This record gives sequence, structure tokens and C-alpha cells, in this order.
Amino acid sequence: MSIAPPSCPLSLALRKLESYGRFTDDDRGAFLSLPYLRQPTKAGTQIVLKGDVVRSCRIVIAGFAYRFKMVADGGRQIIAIHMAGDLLDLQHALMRVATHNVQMLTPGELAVIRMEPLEELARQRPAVQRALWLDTLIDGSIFSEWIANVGRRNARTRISHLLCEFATRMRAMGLIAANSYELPMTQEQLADATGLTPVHVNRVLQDLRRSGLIKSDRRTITIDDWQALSETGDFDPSYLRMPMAMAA
Amino acid sequence: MSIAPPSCPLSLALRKLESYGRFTDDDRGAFLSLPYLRQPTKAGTQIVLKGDVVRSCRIVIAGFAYRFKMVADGGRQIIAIHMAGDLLDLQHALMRVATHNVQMLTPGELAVIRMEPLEELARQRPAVQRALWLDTLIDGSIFSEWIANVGRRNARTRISHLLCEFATRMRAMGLIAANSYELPMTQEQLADATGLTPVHVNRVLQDLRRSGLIKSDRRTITIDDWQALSETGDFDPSYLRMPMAMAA
DNA sequence: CGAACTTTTGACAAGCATCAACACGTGTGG
DNA sequence: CCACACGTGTTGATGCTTGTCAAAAGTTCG
Repeated sequence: MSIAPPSCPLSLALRKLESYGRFTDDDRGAFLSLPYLRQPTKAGTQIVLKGDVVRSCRIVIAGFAYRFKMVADGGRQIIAIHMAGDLLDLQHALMRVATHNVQMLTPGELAVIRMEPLEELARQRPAVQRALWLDTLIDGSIFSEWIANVGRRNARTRISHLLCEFATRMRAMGLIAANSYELPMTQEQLADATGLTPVHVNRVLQDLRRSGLIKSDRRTITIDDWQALSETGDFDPSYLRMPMAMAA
Repeated sequence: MSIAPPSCPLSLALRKLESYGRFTDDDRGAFLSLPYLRQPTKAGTQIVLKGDVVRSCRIVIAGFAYRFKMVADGGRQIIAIHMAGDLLDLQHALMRVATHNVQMLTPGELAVIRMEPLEELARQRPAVQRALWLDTLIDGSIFSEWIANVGRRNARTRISHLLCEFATRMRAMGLIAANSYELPMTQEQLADATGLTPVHVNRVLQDLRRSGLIKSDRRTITIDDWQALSETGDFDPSYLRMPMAMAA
């Protein structure tokens, strides 16, 4: 289906982009020929700080990254979590100045791509241009679901929703097969993503385990009852806009 | 500065778009020549329902619109508010199927633009293409700020933040001159935007009045102490990405 | 002028936060 | 190799912010 050798670091991102619309072999080849730098990262590495001037965009090759905002009283709100194949900060690169922070959640590796070649590619290849645009739109769609999640759902629902979203995205990217995955977040980070406190997250997780919805052994989350968890989490994946080809 | 006669319904939107990057006179002319239908609307008119197939995009000519999501227990979360000059659902039109609802907040008027001519225009005019993209990115940037707002700020801060954002956007669009405006929302709608209950919104508003930060007479909000309100609201407008030209 | 909506008020309840301490595992340096 | 520090997870007691319920007062509009 794709001319990308599976070993190419950009092929996961390409697979995602071309799922948004038909790519020609030339489109694929041009994308894979983009010059990039491989940047191995440790857990906690700062990628972008609010206020930074950003002239390049990053694609996650391996590991997990997250974006967050700080509020006045020192609180931290995680606004997005990214996994292998995700474009990290096309937004920032297009708007030049960062409005929030980007950081690695786990050890991993990034591909750093300068914007000039990427924008040139977009100009010459409408399919790529459109795919990049759609990718940022889906990012926005996930944002809007998170507003509803932290704004109008209770703790149990919020956390269940996050676990379902995570599993669904991991499956769509082909990073896991079954409903079991390494959740790369501490309970404190889960709290920062759901607008709760670590203590309350802990209690809710215990409750979800007692109810038989999930098992969790260290960082491994196993969703025992997908039906029940997605109902508890009020989870309707349509906002993720996964094409049929990837939902499988 | 612009060849658009001030009376043209699309000129406000054009002014916003061209603030994101240099437009030629041809770009402006082409944009203003887009075929569109004028659609007068009453308050509460449904524009888009979740699940709708959307093939056109709307620009607010007059009045206010909002977007919202429903959650399982019947709760409603407002995720965005739009005013004259805003593009309403470019996201939906590009992705074909709506993931949330769009509705008029007040009586007003929309311009309905079919996507084919708009996409054709974008293909032929990179400056327009880029401006449209940036517009959706700023939409996403506002989303992310709202996540932090409902996720990590207390009621007083949330409401103050919303009032500041609203005033800032209204001023940027040239819809108001001073720090006084008609807030087109009931307290119930304010509650749905901030993730609170109407009763609590009422109490916080009274408190803000007693503290001398705002005055509110019916729907008119007057910000008496901008400095204090923006501090209370933890408001830093950088996420709105207003170009210098419009911040004035 | 009356109906429907919106704002306001009061009493009370609940969900989640806060604080503090302890348990557990892991890596590190003495 | 052990001791220790550190990050993370867990537990309990308590309290605050915000929600819920219900009703009255004020406002808008046909």
C-alpha cells in the first residue's frame, strides 16, 4: 500500500497523513525525502517553551510527548498527548511563536523538520497541504472534546474517557493490538490532563479496578470491559476522525 | 488599506484574514467575489447538528454564534463563541461530518459559502490558503486556552478570563471601542461555557461587581478595572495571536 | 397583561481538594 | 551490597468550592 519501507522513521506519520486523502507515489516519496534531524530525547526533555520562536516542526518517531499550559496559581494543565507518528508542533511552527510548552513524557526520538522544505512541499503538493491542514484540524477536534471532558464530566467519566481515547489512538496508529497498553503517565500527569488532583485520580482508578473495568499493573493498563468503560467514559470516537482504514 | 467597501458583508472577515499575512489586491478581490448566500437568523437557530454532512462554510456577518457539545448526563459544554467576521465552520466543511453543534446565540446574519469555490480560491491563492489555515489554528489555540480555563482555574478566574477574552476579541474586530460591551449570553450560557452552574455564575458575577472589577446592567458588561480583571482572570492574550494591526 | 425566560436568594449536600503521613519500588552512591 | 533518597502510589481525616433544589423577584415580549 505504501512505498515507505517500514523501517523509515517518517513512515508512521506518512501513513497517518495519507489516511486523510489520496496520496500519489510522488507525494509519498517527496514527503519521505524531507530533510530531517533525528533527535533522541530523555523523559522530561523540554521541546518547546512558551514564547519560543519556532522555525521547525517535530514528528514523534518513538515515545510520548505532551503539551501543557501553566496557570497563575502554579497549576499545570496538560492539553494534549502525542505518540509515535504524531506531528508535534505544526501549529507553533506556522505561527512562529509558541503559546504553550511541549515536553517529552517518556524517553523517545523526534524527527526535526525545518519549515522551509515542509512549506515548499505543501505548496507543490496539494494533497500533502490538505493532509497537514486536516491533521491540525483533528488536533483541534481533540482539544474541543477535552474542553467538554474537563468542563462537564465527573472524575470517573473523565478518566475513563481519557483511557478510551488513548487506547483508540494507540490502536489506530498500530502501536498496540489488543486493549492493553503501557500508559506512559504518572497519576500526577493523569491529574494534570483531567483537571483533578493526583489523590483523587488514585481513588478513581482504584474504583475502576474494583468495578472490573480495567486492570492496572504498574504502568500497564488493561481494559477488561471495553463496552462498560466507554459507556462510563461517555466515549464516542467520532471526534478522532479516524478513517475506516485505520479504525481496524 | 483595503479595496473592500466597508458595507460589504465579507469585509470584516477579509480584514481578519489579511491580518495574518500579506494579501494582494487580487487576493482581496477574489475573496470578496466569492459567491455566497445571505442567511438572516433568529436567536437559537440551529446551524449545524452533530453528524450533519457539511458542504459549505459560514461567516458571521452580524450577531453571535456558539458551538457546543452534549455529554451523557445531558450537560452542555460550550466550546467556542463566534462574532461578526469569524469563520464559523471551516473545520466541519473540510472534514465533511460535523462533530459538534453550532447554533446562533443572538439574532444575526450569516454568509453561506459553498466549499468548491472556496477551496478553488485557496488552491489558486497561497496567501488565502495560508490565512484560512492560520484562522483554524487560532481557533485551536483558543480551544487549548479553554481547556486550561475549565480544567485548572477556579470559578472567579474562569469567568473573569472569559470576560477579558470577549472584550479583547470584540475590540480586535472593531466591534467595540471601550471596555464596555453587550455580552450576548445568559448566565446559563456563561455557565455552559465555563463548566459551572448558572447559580454559581450568578454569585461570582455579583462578587466581581462588589469588588469593583465590572459593572453589569442587563446584558451590558463594563470592565471598570481592566488591570484587576485581567489579573483575576489570569488573562494573557498571546494565545489569541492578534497581529499588532488589530490589537489597536 | 400574562407567559416564559432570566436573575436572584437561601438552605443544604456532595464531589473533589487539601494536608499529612506512610508504603513501595528503584536506582544510586557510599 | 547495603543504605538511603527519591519518585510514585496509597490511605485517612477534614474542609472548601461548587452543585442541587426550590422558590421568589425581575425582565422581556408577544
